[in-house]
Amino acid sequence: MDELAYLMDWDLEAIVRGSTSESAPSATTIMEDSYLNFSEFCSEQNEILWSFPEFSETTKVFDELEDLYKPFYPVLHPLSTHQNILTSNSLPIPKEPQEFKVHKASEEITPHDHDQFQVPIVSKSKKSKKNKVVKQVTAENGICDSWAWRKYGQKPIKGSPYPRSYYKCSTSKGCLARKQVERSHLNPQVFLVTYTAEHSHPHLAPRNSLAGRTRKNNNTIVASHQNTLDQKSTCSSSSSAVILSQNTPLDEVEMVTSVEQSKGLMKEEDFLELLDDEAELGHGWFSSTELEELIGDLSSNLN
DNA sequence: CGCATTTGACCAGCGC
DNA sequence: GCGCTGGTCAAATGCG
Repeated sequence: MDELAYLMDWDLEAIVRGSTSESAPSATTIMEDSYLNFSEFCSEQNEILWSFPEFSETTKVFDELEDLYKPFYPVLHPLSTHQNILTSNSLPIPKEPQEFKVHKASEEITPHDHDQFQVPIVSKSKKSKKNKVVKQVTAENGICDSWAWRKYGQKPIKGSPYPRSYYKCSTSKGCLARKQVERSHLNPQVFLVTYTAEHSHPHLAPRNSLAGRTRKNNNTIVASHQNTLDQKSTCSSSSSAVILSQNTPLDEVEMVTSVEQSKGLMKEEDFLELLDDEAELGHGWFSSTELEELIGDLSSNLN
């Protein structure tokens, strides 16, 4: 096992997952396409998970969303393995973000779609001819995925105080996949992510390296949305999993600890203990040098 | 210098 | 036809 998964109440997931490209694979990891994948992975690998009481904060959010979107529900949604895993931690469990797949009858269903609800849409609009997959995600939690996206536009949307951002898949030049991200004006903690068209290339699932990735790209979507969609930028309220892979840079690890500490979610002592365990067990999450440096920094902060 | 983001301009679809 | 709106393009800009 190379990865350590923390369920934390912050969106580093988005950062960690935010950039993947051929030349610049990211650190991640395992949350390739959905919570389901994440939970499956953790289940299979007997991964260590932490969850936090703050998850419960999102419950109300999704209750409201659920009410809002009830008319579009084909069936009541079952619990996923994701929730089962969280339940195992005996902590308050929110409902997971709702995902709505809107697709035409002819649309090919990908393996990742099997756990999503699909509503066939026959649109008269030419603009709506493209197949679309709409996801509801909280904050930046699901804005970033394991594809590489490049922002190419942003437009104010009528009726919404928040602009919509447009992204292209940057993994492959010929790829027509598009992604739109907008913040729900009904619930600013919720983002509507619309995927358009299919990727014309295999999905790359980088795991072990951040080498070559620029910091800008690494943070781009999160920063972009915090700056443009939420002018008061918070690292707020959504539940998320934080994945630190073998080569996760120290500054990102430090970001985790500082944020978690500031939110009272994980004390540095706890993280230090975790790293000590890592040093003993030699999971390979970090190099020995990185571990020494990180442990030293945390220790000095504690003193 | 290369790459990503920003942002104004442009284009197409739609309703009146 | 005209205006509104959403979606895309591309030059300018910024960052590492």
